[in-house]
Amino acid sequence: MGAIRFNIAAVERDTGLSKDVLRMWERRYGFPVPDRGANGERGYPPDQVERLRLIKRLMDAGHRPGKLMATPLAELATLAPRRKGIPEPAGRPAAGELDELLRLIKQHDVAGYQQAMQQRLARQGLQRFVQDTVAPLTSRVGEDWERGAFEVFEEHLFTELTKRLLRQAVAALPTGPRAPRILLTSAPDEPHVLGLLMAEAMFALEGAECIPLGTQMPLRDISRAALAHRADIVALSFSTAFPQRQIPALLRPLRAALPEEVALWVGGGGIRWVADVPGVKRLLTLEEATSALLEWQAVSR
Amino acid sequence: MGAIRFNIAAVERDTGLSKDVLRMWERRYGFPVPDRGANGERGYPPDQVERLRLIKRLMDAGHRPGKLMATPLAELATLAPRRKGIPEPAGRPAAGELDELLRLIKQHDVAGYQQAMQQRLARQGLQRFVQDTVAPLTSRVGEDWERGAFEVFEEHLFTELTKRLLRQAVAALPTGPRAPRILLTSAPDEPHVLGLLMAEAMFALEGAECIPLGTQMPLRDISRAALAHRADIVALSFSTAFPQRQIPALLRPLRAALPEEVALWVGGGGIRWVADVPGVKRLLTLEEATSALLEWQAVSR
DNA sequence: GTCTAATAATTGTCCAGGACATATATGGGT
DNA sequence: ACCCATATATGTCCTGGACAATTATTAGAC
Repeated sequence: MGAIRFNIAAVERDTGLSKDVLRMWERRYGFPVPDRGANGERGYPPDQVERLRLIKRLMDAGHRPGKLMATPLAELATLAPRRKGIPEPAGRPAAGELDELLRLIKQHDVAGYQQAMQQRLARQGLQRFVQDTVAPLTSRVGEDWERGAFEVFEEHLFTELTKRLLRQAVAALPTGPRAPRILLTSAPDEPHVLGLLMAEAMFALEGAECIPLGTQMPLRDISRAALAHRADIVALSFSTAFPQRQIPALLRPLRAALPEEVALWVGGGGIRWVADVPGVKRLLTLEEATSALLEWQAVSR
Repeated sequence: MGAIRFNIAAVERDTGLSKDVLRMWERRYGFPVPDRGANGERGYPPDQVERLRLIKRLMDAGHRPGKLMATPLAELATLAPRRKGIPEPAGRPAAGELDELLRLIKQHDVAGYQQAMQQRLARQGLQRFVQDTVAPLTSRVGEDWERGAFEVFEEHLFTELTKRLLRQAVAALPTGPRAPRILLTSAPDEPHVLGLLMAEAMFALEGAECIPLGTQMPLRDISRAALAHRADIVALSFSTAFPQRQIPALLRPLRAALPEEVALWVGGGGIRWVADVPGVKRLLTLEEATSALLEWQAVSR
């Protein structure tokens, strides 16, 4: 019986649940109950890891662990998102067109997806493409992901291909010294980059000079980078997956470390229900981001 | 005295040292010694965090923690890499040209760097550009990084701008159904993407169909993706920063999970001193990657 | 002297069980 | 229906111990 077992570190990696949480759940709820290795180390069987992934997904969708642990497996699979839904933008494009794009991803049709998106980009222009195609598509992928309708690798493929399209489109815009200078990055535990790229596209379209620093920048380096690049604005993106309660605690010291004259803007799905932080501008939508930029340009003229 | 303090989770994020390690070092070596908050929680002052970052960097360069803890701060700053150096490729291009590119990054000259790289790409063609410019440049950045000659945000800027250049160049290549189908990704704890992009460029140049899945793919999803995309080859990249001892333990189950007829290729600086794993092809250089591909195409014809 | 193998030191990861802060739910009053 | 106070649920941190894995050192063989 060469039964495969995962140690607690591997489970932490695969599920995103910390070692502390895994041990605590075992203590409190009696699940998971891993085997024990020679030395009392936990060894998780694959089916428990699978179930933990499912539970994690449902928790991200708003369910509470206590209930989930007590729910039989068969029922778990049927649960729907419980979080207060994101208010749907009114003038959303026909969902049918998005479905077609999603279908291409789920069929793993790389060339077909790229071609369909290129066509939309050409037809809509970059601004409408970002607002009416990429943004709602990303939301849909996020929702489907929460419902378990996407495999990990399908979500990765979507992200990778969409990233490439956006980067390519942004690269085609005129460059050169312009105003304001906007430094774009994300917090240390935030690896998601699509929101950042959408913001970059919108800012670049309005004539800002964007300095893309990728994701996961330590806080101290964000302020150093702002100085080094003489940035006017630092823009951070938080995805819905980011632990929201940590955001204010993270923004306050950052705001304090930045020179007063450097603006700090934050956006992304993760900030929707986060309290305001003094000196930090929350941008709930891409439209808001654009108008904030126009305002900046008007004031500083 | 509103002295800033970091909790242990923040220090883990910022330094990459696990909570367990931070507590263990405190117990064993007497450093770091954080203050304690109201409830006995550790609160690390900024200078200790700074020192921990330095120590981490020196450890990645081959130093042992026991010595480092006992070394006075002034001396720490002077330590050089201790690891056995990477054997220099013989026909390396004039270092002077690379220095010029590095200088542009260190001056935070976004436009200048992009322009210089674009010129080199146009002059050398994609294949030579990757082999003679991007690859040695990445190595140089890695070395300078270990020496502490780069800020975090400078390294991020380099990575981001270089990624964009490569992606753009790859996108310009002809596409369509070709052979073999190569799935490109990296292991769960490996976020570095440049090596993967260089490999993609080389493979695409020789007529392979590349399916880029981004980085950090859970193992079970790698094999699922290989099936879904009917891949002929799965290519993984490991950077030098990846804990090398974990690599064989990671490759063996992956190899077992993949269908026999799907090849598994690994490359990147991280595999240089890793033992061979049966059924896994190690590609130590980009040239080797190209010839492996040509061989595959010859055999399968 | 140089190589190899055995031994010792070093270092990271895991464990148990307890304490506490904070987030979320629940009930009562208006 | 709304708001506040209390209770419950949940995650993070703590201490101190054990052990496995890696790396260095020593002893012996050639």
